[in-house]
Amino acid sequence: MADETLKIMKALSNDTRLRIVRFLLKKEKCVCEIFPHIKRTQSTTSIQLGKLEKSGILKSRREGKKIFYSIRDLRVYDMLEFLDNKKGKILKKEYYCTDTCKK
Amino acid sequence: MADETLKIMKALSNDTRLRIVRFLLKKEKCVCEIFPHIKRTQSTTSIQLGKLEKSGILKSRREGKKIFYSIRDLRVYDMLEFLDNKKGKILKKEYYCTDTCKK
DNA sequence: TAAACATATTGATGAAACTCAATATGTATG
DNA sequence: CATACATATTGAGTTTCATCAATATGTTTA
Repeated sequence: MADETLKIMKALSNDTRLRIVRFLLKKEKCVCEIFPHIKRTQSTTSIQLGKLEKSGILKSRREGKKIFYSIRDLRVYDMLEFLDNKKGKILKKEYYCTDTCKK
Repeated sequence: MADETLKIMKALSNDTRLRIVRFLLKKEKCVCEIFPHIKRTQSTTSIQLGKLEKSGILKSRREGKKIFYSIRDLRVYDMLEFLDNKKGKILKKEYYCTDTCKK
């Protein structure tokens, strides 16, 4: 799928995934914190986290047994700030996720 | 669905619908212009236009036999400008679609 | 008012997506 | 190195969605 915007829209077009991303806006979280908060099973949560990571919206890192997820694409941060809170601004493009910040 | 942001994401999470919205960004268009452009049948196009209107993103007006669709929710305009073109800014909220501009 | 035109709706079909329980994988610890 | 813990994967069941052809609705015009 070449359409970057479409990819983002699809990634956020599901309640479970949108709630995950919102939960991560302020700070990274491990899976064991996320799935009780969004009220889904561990397996469901893991699957949706995988999709969000694959789409480029989230990234993850391991720390001991735990895996922490956080926002990679900061455009999403501003988009949600804007749509959810009716405020927020779009920053200039240099600020955002580029090829160099992948993975 | 109470979640306004989720509603917008869902509305734009489909290639056909996203292409329709992009085609309408500059100027309203009638159905007979839209469906050849996005390369879908008339019926498919009509269905997706209906969903976009129901979600609050588009509005329509009749002129003779033709029905013209255009962008109602201007947040979508800026969102796409931003995501598609890596530029654009978020304007202040008074600018956007409010309860009073519905229908 | 009948025919032509523009759009909407319906019904059928196939594809894609969500969710969960169960199981597998990988990491730390006693 | 065996057990516990954290996360990922698999398989089944269900639902949702997109699309198209055919048909219906509504509007203009001859």
